[in-house]
Amino acid sequence: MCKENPAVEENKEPVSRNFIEQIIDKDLADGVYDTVHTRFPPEPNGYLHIGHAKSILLNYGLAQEYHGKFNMRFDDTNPTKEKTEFVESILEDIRWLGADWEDRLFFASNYFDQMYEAAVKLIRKGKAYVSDLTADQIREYRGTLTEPGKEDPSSHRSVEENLKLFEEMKEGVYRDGEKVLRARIDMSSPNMNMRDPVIYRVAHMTHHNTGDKWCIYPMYDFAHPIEDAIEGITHSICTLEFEDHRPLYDWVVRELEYPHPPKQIEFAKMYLTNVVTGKRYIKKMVEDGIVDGWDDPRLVSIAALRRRGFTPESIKMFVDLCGVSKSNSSADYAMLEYCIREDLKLKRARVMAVLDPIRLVIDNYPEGQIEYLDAPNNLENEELGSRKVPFGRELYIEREDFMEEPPKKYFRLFPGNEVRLMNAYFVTCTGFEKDGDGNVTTVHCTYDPATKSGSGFEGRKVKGTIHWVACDTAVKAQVRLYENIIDEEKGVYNEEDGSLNLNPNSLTVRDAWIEPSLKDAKPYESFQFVRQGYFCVDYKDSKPGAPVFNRIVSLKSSFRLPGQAKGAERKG
RNA sequence: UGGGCUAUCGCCAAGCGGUAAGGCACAGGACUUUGACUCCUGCAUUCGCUGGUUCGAAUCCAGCUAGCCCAGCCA
Repeated sequence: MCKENPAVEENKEPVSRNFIEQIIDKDLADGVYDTVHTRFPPEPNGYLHIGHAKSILLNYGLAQEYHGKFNMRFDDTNPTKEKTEFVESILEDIRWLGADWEDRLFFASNYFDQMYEAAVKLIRKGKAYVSDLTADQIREYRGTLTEPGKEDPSSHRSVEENLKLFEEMKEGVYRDGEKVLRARIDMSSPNMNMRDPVIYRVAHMTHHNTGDKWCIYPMYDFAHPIEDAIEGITHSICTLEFEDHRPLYDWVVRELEYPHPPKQIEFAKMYLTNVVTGKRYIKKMVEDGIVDGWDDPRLVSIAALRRRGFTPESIKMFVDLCGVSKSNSSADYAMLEYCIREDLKLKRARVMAVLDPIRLVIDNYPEGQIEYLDAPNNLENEELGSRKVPFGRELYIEREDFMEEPPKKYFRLFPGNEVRLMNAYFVTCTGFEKDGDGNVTTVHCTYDPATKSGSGFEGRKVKGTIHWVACDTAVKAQVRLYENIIDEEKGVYNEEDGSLNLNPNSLTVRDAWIEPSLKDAKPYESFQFVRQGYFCVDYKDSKPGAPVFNRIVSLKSSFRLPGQAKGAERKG
């Protein structure tokens, strides 16, 4: 079909190819395979996270790139861990990510008959035997990393006896753990996986898919190559920790004599800095009430990223940016932030919201007057159109946009200084009021009608532009500002008790004033709050007419008050 | 002291014997109705270390060192 290197075929710039593409290119060129068929094979025992996204998008991306196929498959060979609820959530996440398995949704458990037959075939070939050893004994007989294992006393049973015993295992004659089927390979192999691995165990348990039909279940190392072979997978991509399993994978495929054996390729898992992906840590945080469930926006499960407002496109951009290799590495969270900013930049309306308000009174603006000003939704993308924003005598502005005694290079409001109110007029600060504690409550100014936005005024320039919301029409909304949940200053782990060093400020809740145009924003809708960041309407806590916003990511900022540490006012 | 794998800029990552791509981050500057964006500029005489082969080595060889994985009837 497609033996040419796609990069050459499509006459693109010679982009560097990752090591998996290089292997595939060679396989195609050598005629080892004439098509590419990949798969994503999760066990339905939990929620997917950003790390899985890399595997999904890698496998799906390869299938697309080589005009091949991508299968979705649940590797459900262990009923003690699997649940149907996870099947649905996993499918939802993969759909959202955009990986399309078309009509190829499979379950390993649907191949149990074939796996049973495969085991029988091994027994007939003298390559598998039923063992009477207990789990503890098997461990003892296996030897250690430095000492070879010992022969299993059951290993020389006749084929007939093994067949009978295995049949009895299937019929439910034995209790859990009483007997197992082992592959006969090499008890003295330096590779532990080859020391007569268990390939079938007894488990009297209801399976989420096959119910009570079976009481014996195949082990991963035996089942996986069979699943791949049955589906015609060419390149079976998995993570690094399975490298030592490859000889066993190849052994199974060889002994079972599949005509077009699949090839296992291992790549390094992706880690992200300052996040938590470990199931037991997340479980504990949920139990301790530190996070609001598995989709808390500070987490990086696919559901959490979706809730926070990340887009599938941004995730795809991120995994592409990270690349594929065999070296264990940890991507900088800043890369993910870059990707979501980049994706949303031209796609979302840029609106005004004041998160930490003080009042601005324009003393020379008529009392009671409301003016509807034109505001373009995105100056860099005219297709997003414009909206009307109400303006009046009293506005809310950010507390940090006014200083009584400004440092050098402070371009915002201070007595005597003129700034632009975005989409409105130039105003000059004339004074301010403080409360009993010395906090500024109100800033006074005058405006110049000639400077109206859109009027073409070019009489003079100002260095600062600030955003605002008119008091009379402003809508109050809860806004949540997130920072990394891990305290990077302290390192990820707490040396003393092995717990995580959590950032106590990972969530800040604010009552903000938003433009009236935002009042009816729908769940998952997202916006740029000018000068603040990108925000997404929370699907869980918003009510019709009362949106709650989650900050997806802040905008970058090079602004710093003297003495202020870099990044002190952004993060996340 | 068994086996497998990995080591190239703060973080990812190309490179495959012909003299260190790119991205993120960062720093400076220009522009600016977001201190954003955009645009310029800078950012590894050096590729874990030590030897060797070669006219020439990040790339080949040898020996070290460091990190990760493996002793589930988990995947």
